This record gives sequence, structure tokens and C-alpha cells, in this order.
Amino acid sequence: MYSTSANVSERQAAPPSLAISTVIFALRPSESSGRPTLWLPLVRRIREPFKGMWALPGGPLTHSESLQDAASRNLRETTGLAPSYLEQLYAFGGLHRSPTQRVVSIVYWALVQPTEAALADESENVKWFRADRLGDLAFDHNAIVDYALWRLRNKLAYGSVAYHLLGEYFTLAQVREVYEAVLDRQLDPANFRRQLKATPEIEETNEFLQGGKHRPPRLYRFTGRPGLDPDNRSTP
Amino acid sequence: MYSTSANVSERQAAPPSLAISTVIFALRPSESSGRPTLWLPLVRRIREPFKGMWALPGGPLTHSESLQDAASRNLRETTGLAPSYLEQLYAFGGLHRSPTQRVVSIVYWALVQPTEAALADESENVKWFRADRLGDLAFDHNAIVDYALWRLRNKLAYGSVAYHLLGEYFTLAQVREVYEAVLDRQLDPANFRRQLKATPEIEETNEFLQGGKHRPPRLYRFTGRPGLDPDNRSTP
DNA sequence: TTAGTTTTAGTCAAATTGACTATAACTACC
DNA sequence: GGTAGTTATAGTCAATTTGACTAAAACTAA
Repeated sequence: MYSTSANVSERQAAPPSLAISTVIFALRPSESSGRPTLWLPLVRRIREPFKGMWALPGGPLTHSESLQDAASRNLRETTGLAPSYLEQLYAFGGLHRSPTQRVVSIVYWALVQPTEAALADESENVKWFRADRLGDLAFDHNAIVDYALWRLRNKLAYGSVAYHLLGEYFTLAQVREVYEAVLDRQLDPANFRRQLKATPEIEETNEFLQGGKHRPPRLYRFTGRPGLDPDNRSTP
Repeated sequence: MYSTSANVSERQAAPPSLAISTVIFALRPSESSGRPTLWLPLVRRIREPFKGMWALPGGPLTHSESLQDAASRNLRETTGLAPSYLEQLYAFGGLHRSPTQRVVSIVYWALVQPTEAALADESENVKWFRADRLGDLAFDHNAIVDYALWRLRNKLAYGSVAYHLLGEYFTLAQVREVYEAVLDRQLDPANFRRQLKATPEIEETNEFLQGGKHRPPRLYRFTGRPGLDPDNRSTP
């Protein structure tokens, strides 16, 4: 319809095009320290503009999908995973985001639990990067990732989002490691666990994690519901 | 371009159309109690769908405007006012928001300081309503207003947004009245002022507000910057 | 001058937070 | 089998913050 070879007046008349992108966070052990760190998948652009550079996964909004469905499909197509948490981040609509056309991107951010599947889906054009060591990305995607990180840190501090980066069962120390990775600072183990034990959504189980070279920690489980976004208002 | 009389296959092929809407809050003294309450302007729809019903101010995104500029213009056109605070709320993109076509609305919310001008701009098709006494609105606009109210309450509790509903100089009791109106509960005057006095962005002046039938309260002034949204990142 | 009003400062106990100590319960190694 | 190493877990204590409340200050209206 709106071919890229359209002349100027045609381009001016065309409505801004609408795209969906996703910032997908997962935890992976750092190669150096072994502690968990934040990673995210990027895709290599195979055409202009920014051909060859890395960019957030995304694509146009198809006619039969809600915004969230489009983001969810996008996520599945690039990582093979289902999101454990998915929330709208922001609609970016600056005039000069793309040099060739006016495009408005509605960006979602997601948390996934990393599995073998995720690694298997890596390829020449899809790779995972440490969130704090991205190079220069296409478009305004560096700014978008920065904002997503800010939002993640914020939700971590106030909301109850850390559990979506972990499996169904977890130890309190694992939760603390998530906080330390995302907030990038050490937390006092004893005080941290006191706070977690005071939140009613964290349920104690009678299971313990065996295998460490120390006292086996108790496993817990998160029983809360995510958020109160318009998209997620009436999810039972 | 995409006329409403296009046939089904043409409509399917057309990209979802993109609109900007704004939820504009201002304070006005309640008619009954005289205390400040939240009001917002609505416009009457002059064509289908939902012809005759009240709706949020809005319109299509023009090609030469950023999202925020479009919201700002929208606000000025319906109220004659400039926003004292403007922030993106959410992008609503459900499949069936409008019965006639797929439309994605990027909604902003704003705070304005009410002046004579705002009242003057009321007309047959633009009216202000109490935020807690809206009827049935067009489209999904009731849900949008609910979400905007939720966000306002949230920002009030954590952020520093109340001052944008007041003038440059204000008394601490006026701030408390804003909180009481938005949160809909009474706050202890003494404790509330202790908290405000502890926040460094609230600057004491040497002026006092005369005219009440009681001890004249000191005037204060807000010196902080609003937010950290992508739109407002580099505002000096 | 007095009553009525809101502003403003202050007290005190309860709850929360931050820094820290000590014991429990496991594994690994000698 | 005992002992060192490690993390889990409970608990203490002072500092800070919060909520409920008292009371004086400073104006207007009568």
C-alpha cells in the first residue's frame, strides 16, 4: 500500500505507520561471576534503515490483533517463549525516529523465565545481550531500553514483579539476587527476608532446595496477581 | 483516504487509524460544599458512532506533530488553556473500541489551572463535568477516565503532581485540600504539613495569604521538576 | 473584648528500617 | 567422624518515620 518508493506528497498524506516492539528481559548467570544478570534479545536488521544493526524485536500491528496480543506474538516468534509478565511501556511517536517514514511504536516490556528453548532460538539474526552492555542500537532503541530498565527497577521497588523472572518455586535468596541484579546494589540478607516474610503474597511451602553446600533453604511460591493495567484489568 | 463507506475488504486492508485523546483535570469548588473537586471537560459527539454522547476531547494525529504536541494542541483547542502538567497515559488498542473501524487511541492526561478562560470556552458541545459524576460516555471512555483517575491518585501519593493543579503560590492547606479531593479522604492537617515541610522542593516564601477569617497562612512555592517520561527527559 | 476560625508547633507511642549478632543446618575435606 | 566453610534463619537494638493528639498563635467578626 504505502510503498517506500512513494513520492513526498504521497508520504505526507499517508497516516503514520504503527508498529509494536517489545523489550524482553530474562535472567541469566553472568559469565564472570555466575550471579544472575539481566539479558534481552535483539534482532539484526536485514534492510534499511539501520541495516545490519541490532534492534528490538517488533513488527507492524496486524488488523486482527489487540496491542497486547501483537506484543505477545512478537515475543513468541523471536524467543519461542511465552511471557510470564507483559505490560505496555510507552508509545514512542517522535517525528524523526525513523529517517525514512513517520512511525509510531507502541512498546511493551516483558519478563520471561529463561529455558533451554530460549537459547535454542538464537541464530545469526537473533541474539541475547546483557542489558548493561548493549552497543548502539537502531532507531531510538537505546533510549527505549533505558526507559524499560527504569520502569523495571521502579516496579521492582514498589510492585511485585521479581517473581516473574523466577520459576514457580524459589528461595528468598534467589529473590534477593534478582533485586541485586536489577538494582545493582547489595542488600542485607536478613533485613530483606524480613520484608519478604511480611508480604502476604509470598507463601511458604514445605519443600527445601537440596544440593547447595550449605543449609538447604526453604522454597516459597508467589500467589499474587500482577497489575491493574487497562489490558489486564479483568484477568481472573 | 479511507472513507467510512469503503467496503469490507478495503477496510480490512487499511491500517488501524491512530487518534490522540486527552483526559484534562482541573479543580473547581464544588457547588454544594465549596471545597475543591475534580472536574474534566468533555465534548459532545456530532456524528456517528455515539452521536450525541459525551466523549473525551481528541482527534487524529497529524503528520507534523509529535504525540505530545498533538495532545497539547487538543487541550488548547477544547479548553483554551495550556497544560501545567502533561503525561502520556496509555495506548488503547482493543479490537472493538469503535463499532465502525479499528482505531488505536494514544491517550494523554493533563492537569490545568482553572481560569476564567476555561469557563468562557464552555459551549453547547464542550462542557465540564465532575469527575465522579460522569454519565455513560462514548466508546471505552469511562474506562479510560477511571484509569486516568487511578494514575492521578497514584502520582499524587508518590510523585509531586498536586502543585500543578494550583497556582504558583499556595498555602499548605490548599495542597491538603487537593489531596483530600483526589484521594477522597480526610488528612490530619498537622501531620500533613509536617510531611510537606520535610520535602525540599517546597520553598517557603515570606508572603502570607490575607483575607481569611483566621490567622493568615504562609505562602509556599514548588521548585521541583515534573517527571522522567521519555517525552520529558531533556526538558531543562 | 470575646468568640470563632485556621495555622502552626509540639508531644508521645507505635510501627518500620538499617546495622548488626548469633545460632542452625547443611557439604566438603581431612 | 570430626571440623571448617557456607548460607539460612532468628533475633536485638537504636534511629527514623508515622499516626493520633494537644495546645498555643494570629487573624476576623461581632
